[in-house]
Amino acid sequence: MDVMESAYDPQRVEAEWYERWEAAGVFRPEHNPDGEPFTVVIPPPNVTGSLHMGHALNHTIHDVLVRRKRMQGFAALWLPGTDHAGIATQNVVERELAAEGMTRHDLGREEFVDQVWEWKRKSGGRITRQIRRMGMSTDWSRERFTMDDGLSTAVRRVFVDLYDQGLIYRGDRIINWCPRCHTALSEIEVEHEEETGELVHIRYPFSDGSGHVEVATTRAETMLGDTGVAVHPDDGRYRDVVGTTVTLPLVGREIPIVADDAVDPEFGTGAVKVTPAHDPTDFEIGERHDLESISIFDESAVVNEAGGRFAGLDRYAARRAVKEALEAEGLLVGVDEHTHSVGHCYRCGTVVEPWLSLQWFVEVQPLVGPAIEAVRTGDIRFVPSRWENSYFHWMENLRDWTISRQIWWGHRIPAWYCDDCDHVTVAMEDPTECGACGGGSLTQDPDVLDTWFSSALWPFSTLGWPTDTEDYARHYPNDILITGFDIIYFWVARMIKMGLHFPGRKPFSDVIIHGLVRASDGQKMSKSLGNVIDPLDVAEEHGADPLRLALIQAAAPGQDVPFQIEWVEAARRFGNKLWNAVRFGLNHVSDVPAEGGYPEDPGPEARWILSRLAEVTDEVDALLDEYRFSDAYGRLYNFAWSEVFDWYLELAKAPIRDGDDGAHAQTVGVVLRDLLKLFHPVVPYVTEELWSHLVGDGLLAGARWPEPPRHDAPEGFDVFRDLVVKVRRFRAEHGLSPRHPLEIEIADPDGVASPWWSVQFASLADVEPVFVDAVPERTGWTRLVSGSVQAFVSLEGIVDVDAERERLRKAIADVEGQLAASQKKLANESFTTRAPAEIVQKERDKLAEFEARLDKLRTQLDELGGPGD
RNA sequence: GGGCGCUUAGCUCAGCGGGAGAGCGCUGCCUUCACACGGCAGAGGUCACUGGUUCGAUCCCAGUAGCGCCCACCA
Repeated sequence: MDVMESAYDPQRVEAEWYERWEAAGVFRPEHNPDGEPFTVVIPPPNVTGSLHMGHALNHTIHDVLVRRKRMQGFAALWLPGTDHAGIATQNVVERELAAEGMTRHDLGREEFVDQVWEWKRKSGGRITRQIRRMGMSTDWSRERFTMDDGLSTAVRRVFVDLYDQGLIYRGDRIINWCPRCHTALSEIEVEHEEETGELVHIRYPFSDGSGHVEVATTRAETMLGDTGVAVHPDDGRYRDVVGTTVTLPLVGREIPIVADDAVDPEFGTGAVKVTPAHDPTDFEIGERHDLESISIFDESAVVNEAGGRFAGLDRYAARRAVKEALEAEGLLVGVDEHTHSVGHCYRCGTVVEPWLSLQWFVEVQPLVGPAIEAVRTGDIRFVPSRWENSYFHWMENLRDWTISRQIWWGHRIPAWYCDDCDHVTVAMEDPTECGACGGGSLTQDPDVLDTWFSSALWPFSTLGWPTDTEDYARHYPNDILITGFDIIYFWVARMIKMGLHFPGRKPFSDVIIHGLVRASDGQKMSKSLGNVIDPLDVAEEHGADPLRLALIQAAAPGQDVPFQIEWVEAARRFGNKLWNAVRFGLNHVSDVPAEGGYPEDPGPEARWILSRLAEVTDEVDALLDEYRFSDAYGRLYNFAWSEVFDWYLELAKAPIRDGDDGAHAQTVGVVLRDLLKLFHPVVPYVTEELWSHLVGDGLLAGARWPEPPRHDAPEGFDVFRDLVVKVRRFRAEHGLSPRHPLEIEIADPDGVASPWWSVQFASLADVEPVFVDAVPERTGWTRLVSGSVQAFVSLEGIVDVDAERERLRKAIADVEGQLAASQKKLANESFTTRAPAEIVQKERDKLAEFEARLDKLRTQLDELGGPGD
């Protein structure tokens, strides 16, 4: 006999199965060579990263879907990989260099990039090891990295094609610049936060000395780069000064007053200083009025020579100095407190600077239409669908995408400039001569591409595109995409655009959006708050399976999950329960087959649990098909615990022990086996371990999803169960211990509570009932009623009659209340005429039942006699 | 300024047009031969508020309040 420890030990159970699964190749789609493909790609975590709770939730959802599909016979592929995470990774390596007092410039580009690769070789495996530790069924033979040769080819193909199509261009634009990372950022890489700042009012004197105009700014230092003042064209206050000039204080530049619709006459004085090089709106005003753009900052946001005597000060020092200087000249009118939103770099938190510079852009408009259409028509579906609105809104207001980054780690832009004629060559192969003049002196653009450029290609680049590989043919489009709402814009929207434009087909059909895992108090987990819980720590202490089950049960569609360790503890206790249920099973059955094996002729109890198993399997399947994971596994959890363990296993004990086995041992075996299968997608380790004991044939990870046979539930089981509960409650209410002997006679005129159950009744209620035909006429007995069945309990020597009277009065009051409600409802004519017939009938049945029950309870109270009646 | 979400048992959250649910916590009883990481029986909710639709609303609609998130060229 197979020996099992009496307690579930997650650490021990989770030690070895992963290697066995991998060695057996079950995670590869080839495991089901004839199956229909089912494909999902992991949202590639940053190669610098470490697994956090968000990954744990995201990956668990993936694994539940993928493992189930695999068990259903699909050629399931979950493709894993990592993202090179340009800025983030470069920052990590630069920090290491800084610790040695060096910068990347000390190394030079080539050596620095080599060093990042070295770092990646050394540390990049951490997160993939963590994914394995969590039991995720990813196909590691197909692991990809966004800077692999193949993916780099895809990136280059896309860049070259978009360039040739005129959808990638280079130009001077105001972009968001991080003065710490020294690179451009796209719009969505800037995080805006409301901050209390200042609104500085400044006088700009008219050049002819006839007075001044007052402007207001939150960034006084930018006045050093002002090249104009703008007012609204219809603003009567300034009608006469439009076209004249003011003299810029501290600088002395004569700058024009222009009229422009972008000015809000209601704000401040209605006159705005214009700094085209350092504000996007001002840039546009400048373009319209042909104003000069004067950049006053260097790449670190330190004032440059254009700032005259302020040169060398960083932006904040310059702000103070400029204000002081203005004050000294009597041109500072005042400073008000002012709340406005300030942009920060999403990688390092530094306040970003709008900066005029030469960058590469993707013109997104031509890509947007089909991407909107695909979701509009339902070809691509968001779950929950409310995210579609955000998607539409974002797509409809998209501006061109800044794709160049002034860092070294990433896909280098495949553009070469001719040193002789300035012609730009963009090509798949590194050119050796200029496409225009034939000159041999070419310089490659130093910039690399936005990390998200390569992520956008992930659903097809990972499968071999642009080469027409077997994997690409078989697994593109992917079926689903699972991610948090926080990267819908960064990633999902761009994959849809690129997928539709390049492979020419949608990248996936269903986009499943889940919430964020938060701290138990609902706050975001963050290092600065010190409330981060590491999933690996949880896995070490409580097990990966319990963590997975806890996350799945907590994750209602699209809702955030406040993480509570108590859920994990509860999930571990469930594992222990399952463990011991199988241990019980092993005492009585052996050779449980991997499939089938359902008893041909089950008795009523077995038929009951088998009918429930079939029903619950159907419900779980339906819920999982709708991606309602928490509902599905909540349902299954309750079924397993409160029906299989608490009732069926208890019911089966007596007949098995008495040798009057019937089909019980067999049923126990198959029901437990099917539970292992149903639970396997969420808790793969413990179910695999238990499978090895109970079934021992092959791997559960490669087994077939259950399809239990349909049975009609035997009549009267609920009546029987209710009666057992009432007997137990009777004892509890009278302060009797659970096994206190009772003398009971059961009248079952309709034969509902089959005498076959007498053994069960004895076993579960700890009494030996006598079945009687007629309702006995006795005093000193009370009755417990369930449907048409009545159990007469002798009160002799065991019960305080007053207590029993009290119990009955409570029961009567309770039923009277329900009865009254029911009567009222049925007395309402509009209810009986308008409500569906079945609802009305149900109500009538209820009423009849209440009346019968009340009648019996009253009779009983009479039988007890005594005061007050 | 626009949009979205949340408000249900002491706590954290599911549910969602026809008799209020889970986990944890709480009360009482029980070391019964799978499990004390357990069993049995309980207590505990005017389902934020106000209107409306409906035979019927925790669930649909409108509004109010509080909390949270996203978006917006908020000089």
